[in-house]
Amino acid sequence: MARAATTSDAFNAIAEPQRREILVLLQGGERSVTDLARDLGMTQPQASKHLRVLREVGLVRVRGAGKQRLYGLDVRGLRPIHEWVGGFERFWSESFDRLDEYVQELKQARQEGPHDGDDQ
Amino acid sequence: MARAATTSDAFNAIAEPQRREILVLLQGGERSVTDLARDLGMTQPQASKHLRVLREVGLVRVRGAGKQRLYGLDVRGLRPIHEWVGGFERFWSESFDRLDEYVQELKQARQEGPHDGDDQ
DNA sequence: TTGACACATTCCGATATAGGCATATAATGT
DNA sequence: ACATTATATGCCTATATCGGAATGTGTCAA
Repeated sequence: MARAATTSDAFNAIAEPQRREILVLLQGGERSVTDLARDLGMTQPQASKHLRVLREVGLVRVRGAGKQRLYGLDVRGLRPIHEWVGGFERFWSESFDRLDEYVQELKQARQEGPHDGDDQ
Repeated sequence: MARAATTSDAFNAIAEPQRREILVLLQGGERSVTDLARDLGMTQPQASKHLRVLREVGLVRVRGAGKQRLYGLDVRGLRPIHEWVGGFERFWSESFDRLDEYVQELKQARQEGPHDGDDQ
């Protein structure tokens, strides 16, 4: 088998950096395809394809406005990701604590004076 | 071009559901490869490959223990994801935002003393 | 050394991607 | 009807994936 489709999941959809940039830009409000393509330095077909993926996973919605198509955020699709990552929140503080411990150890080592073989 | 490597990014690494399951399981503490494979219903080589990806992006660390290799979480790699998704928090739910605003208004109103027309 | 166990790595095949480019569709104005 | 603008889609190639099976590497014990 190959990798799961980019359209199978919000996780897969946002794995692509340009699609994340699109979503960030859309935080400022609805945008047309050409606008997005220009501001992100990509071609119009690229933007259209990325937007198609984002739409298929429900991260953006479209609205016809004359000959333009305005894309806007539909952030509900990001909730699964936020919830999944949020399940690890309590471990971050632990690693921060460990970072603190490490810093303390460094300070202490510096006070005790340099040893041989301390680097690498 | 093809899709970005799964090892290029934490975003790409966790796009795979089985790798997310591994990380969730590791919340309970260090685990051996065979343990993970058995509990997640995958073969040992599959587990090894997924763990390699997770290790290359810095989401897990290994520790040799006899003939076993114990894998443990290194959640610092998840921070970029949490921060990115967190940037959308205020868009998730208008009702949540309004609830927050409402709470803020309540606090402020309590300090200033009750007025007419503070709601809506 | 041999055997047993835990784990990593390889080769294979099928599949889906992202980019580039051309072209099709759609809506508007004249 | 036609031209113009905005967007979508199709074709192509190179590449990286995941799964499966086999095999390689490493560690311990007798």
